[in-house]
Amino acid sequence: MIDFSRSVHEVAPELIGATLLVDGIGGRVVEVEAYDREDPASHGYRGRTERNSSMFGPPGHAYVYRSYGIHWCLNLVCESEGVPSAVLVRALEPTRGLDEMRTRRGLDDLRLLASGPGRLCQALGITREHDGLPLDRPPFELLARAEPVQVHAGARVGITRATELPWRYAEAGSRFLSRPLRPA
DNA sequence: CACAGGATATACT
DNA sequence: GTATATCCTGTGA
Repeated sequence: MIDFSRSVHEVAPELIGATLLVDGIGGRVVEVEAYDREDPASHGYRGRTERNSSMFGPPGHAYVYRSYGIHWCLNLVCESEGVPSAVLVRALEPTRGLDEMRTRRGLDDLRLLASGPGRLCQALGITREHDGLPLDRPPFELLARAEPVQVHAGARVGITRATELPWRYAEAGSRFLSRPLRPA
C-alpha cells in the first residue's frame, strides 16, 4: 500500500505504474499532477470550502470534485506534517473491466477510455458518492507498482496559474496520456 | 482548429 | 445580486 502521509511531491511520481481499481475496474496509472497547499492552482490554496473539504481530511482518501459543471475529477489526498495536498489522477491504461468501461464511455477505442481526468471518472464510475472514501477499502483498490517504470516530469495541463511548475508526472512513452508531455 | 455545455467558487457592484 | 474563471470533453468545422 502506498503511504499518503508524505509530501505530495514524493507520492505523485510513485503513483505512475500503480494499479487503480474501482469495483474491480480500472488499470495502470500513467499520468498524474501534484497540487500542494502553497499552489495557486490548487483548490486548497484559499482554504477549506464545502466542495474541497475532503482535501483537508485524512490522507489516503479520495477527493472528487465537479469540473466545468460536467465532469468528475479524482484526486488522492496526501498530507505531510499537517499540510494537505492532493494528486490529480489524469489518465489510466485500461487493464481490467474493459467491456464495462466501454459501455460507460459509449465507445470502443482503448486510448479514449480513461485518457483524461473526466474520462477516467466516467470509465470507473466515479461520482460524488466516492468523495471522501478511503483508498484502501472497497470499492477502491490501489496497488503499488510491481515493476520499475520511467517517470518523466512536465508542465501541468489546463491551468493558468503556476504553469511553470513541473508537477505533471507521466510514464515515458505511454500512448494513454491525455496529452503529450511538455517540459515546464 | 473553435466552441458549447453548465456546476461551483470567488470577486466584484 | 451579477460577472468571471475554472485541475475538461465531444462535436463539428
